[in-house]
Amino acid sequence: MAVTLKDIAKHTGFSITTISRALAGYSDVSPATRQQVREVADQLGYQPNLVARQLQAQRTRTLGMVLPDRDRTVATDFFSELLRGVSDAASQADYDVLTSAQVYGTEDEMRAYRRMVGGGRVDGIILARARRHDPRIAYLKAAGCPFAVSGRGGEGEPSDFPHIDIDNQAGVQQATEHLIALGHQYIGLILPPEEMAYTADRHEGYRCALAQAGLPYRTDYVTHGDLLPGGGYQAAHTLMTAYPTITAIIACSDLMAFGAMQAVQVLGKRVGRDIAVTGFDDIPLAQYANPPLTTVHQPIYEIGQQLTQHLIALIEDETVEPLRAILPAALIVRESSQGRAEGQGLRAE
Amino acid sequence: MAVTLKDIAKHTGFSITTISRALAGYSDVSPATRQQVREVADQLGYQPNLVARQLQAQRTRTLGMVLPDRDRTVATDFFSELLRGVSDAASQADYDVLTSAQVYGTEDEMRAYRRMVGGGRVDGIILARARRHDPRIAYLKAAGCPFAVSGRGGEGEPSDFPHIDIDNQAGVQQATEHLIALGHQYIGLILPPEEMAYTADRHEGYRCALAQAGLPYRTDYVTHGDLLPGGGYQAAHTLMTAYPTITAIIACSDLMAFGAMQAVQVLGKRVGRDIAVTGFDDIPLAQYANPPLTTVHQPIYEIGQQLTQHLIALIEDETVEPLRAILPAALIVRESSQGRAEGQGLRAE
DNA sequence: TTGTAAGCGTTATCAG
DNA sequence: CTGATAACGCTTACAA
Repeated sequence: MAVTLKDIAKHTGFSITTISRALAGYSDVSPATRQQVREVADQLGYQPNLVARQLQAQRTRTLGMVLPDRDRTVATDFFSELLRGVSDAASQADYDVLTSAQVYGTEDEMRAYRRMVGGGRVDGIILARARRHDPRIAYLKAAGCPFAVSGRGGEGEPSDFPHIDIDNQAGVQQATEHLIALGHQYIGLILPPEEMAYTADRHEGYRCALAQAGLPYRTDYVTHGDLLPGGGYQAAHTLMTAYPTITAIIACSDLMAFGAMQAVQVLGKRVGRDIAVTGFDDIPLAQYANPPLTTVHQPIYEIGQQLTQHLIALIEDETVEPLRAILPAALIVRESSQGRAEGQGLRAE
Repeated sequence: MAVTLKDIAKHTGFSITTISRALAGYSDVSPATRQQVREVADQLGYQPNLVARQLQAQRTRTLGMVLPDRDRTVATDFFSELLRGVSDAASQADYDVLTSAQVYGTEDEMRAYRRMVGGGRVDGIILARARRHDPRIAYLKAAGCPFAVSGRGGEGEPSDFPHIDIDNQAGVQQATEHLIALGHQYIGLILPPEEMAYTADRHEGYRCALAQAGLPYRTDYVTHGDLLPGGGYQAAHTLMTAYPTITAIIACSDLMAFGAMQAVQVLGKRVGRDIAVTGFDDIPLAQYANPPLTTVHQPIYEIGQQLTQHLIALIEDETVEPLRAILPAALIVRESSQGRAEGQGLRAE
């Protein structure tokens, strides 16, 4: 069906070998031949068969990325931003990206990786959102497959692999300090699920800020959400009804913050004026929230790009210096945290 | 490096062929042999080389999907929902999904397709968001590559290819009728860019609803946006400052609706009470907007799934009945359109 | 029941 | 400068 080297060979009378070299621009083909071969190739609409090339080169020029699974859809928006970065950087280096859905459960998740890596379909993997004791990382190391991770290992684990993360602790700490500076003393915290690698760091940032301000740390004010709006809604609702003194809520993803803001409204309070809400990620929609969301910025697209560039360098040349980047966190202050409440939960100024 | 059939052959003493057949579960291998081969394969950690299989089978079990390009990031959220649907359905059928960034400009866009299809990397393509006179569709037809499209051809063009779309005209018509029923007479419309295939239909839905209600149609109230929040903001802002009589705005994507709502607020009005706003798509965040967004629902995830299932059927068996699905549109009424204004722009009731 | 041989489309090695 | 030949890892007639 498709035009192959053999077809061009037939049309020109040259051997397949010569065709291959002429097209590759090798110097040891006569200009006349090269010229002719190119013309015929164009005319026939020749397109090299990439699969055959992959087999022969034992390299695929393809990067793998496993999509987060359906139910636990981890921050869709975060993910698609990351994918954009990865995809753009990959295509600039002439690489393709193979995505694979991870179907429910850890067993299947690993199967997706085994298929990609063990099946020789990819030269490297971009791993989104490291978890604690991440089995995927263990596998990739054991398999000797190059990979790069957004996020680092959990507390106490060695992060001895290429990764980019932002300073999670500093991020939440800044958010907390910001709220404290505005006079808030009773601040709820909605953490990501336990198993995420960065959860402990964010928790710590919250604790530090409170301690430094001389405010008490209460476990009751801390809960977990599934990173999605629904989880944020529930967590915030629970928190606020159980502890009416709370005047501020820190949600550890923008999506949860959206849910939290809705909970605030449903409970008859106003975001910003009565209850301050902050998020994490700074997804594109954050600034279009109502009120616009105060949040910790993550350069997601750029992280995807850089991870990819590094990964490709790693694949093509073993000797690159290790990537261990912890980007500074930047709090973007918008209106969801502004406008002081005058309730009993606030400090006098 | 990786374990191949040859390795198992060496370890067991059988020929490569026998190994291959034993592993494939062919009936013409003795149970004992099969048993032994399987054991050794397991023990060695054999994983079939998928690339080699692809080459030999002349099939890749891979579907291609080109991501919308960077600047004109068409409704990120729509896209990632679709990708989820495609990806899940694909992996259930043991297919992979190859994504490719379309770098700037139409030339490069086509290059991405040529690479995937011509290079033999995929067996079929999922096309997101058909455009008018879509060059991609023309190419795929010419190349004889199976494909399935979300959205159909433009007005007057034949939609003689597998596609799923929703009833765009009915969708906007319902939204318009809803607003009219609430008493609105001066309704702004923010359309998608001209080149989108469905733009004309949505425009028509708006016109029909007005006509049926005996309301005048004014071109001035109609404008275009880039489908992103920023575009919605600008369009709404322009519309409202130029025509203060406007009391309702229909945005043709939820993302634009988010922007439009912000414009309303910036102009000192309240969404729902002063100015009604409706969107299109019903992305997951729509219900978490403030106020929750009235919008036309699209089952994006399911569309992705169905397109994929159909495409795979098409690839594996040429004889499937053509897919020409136009799903009914469903308006989801939430608060962004509720709460009647008492301004001069409204009908008495 | 098992093995030999050919082929998928490409590139690399090595003669001529 | 050009052309056989082999190889990448797998499947599948066809023989034995």
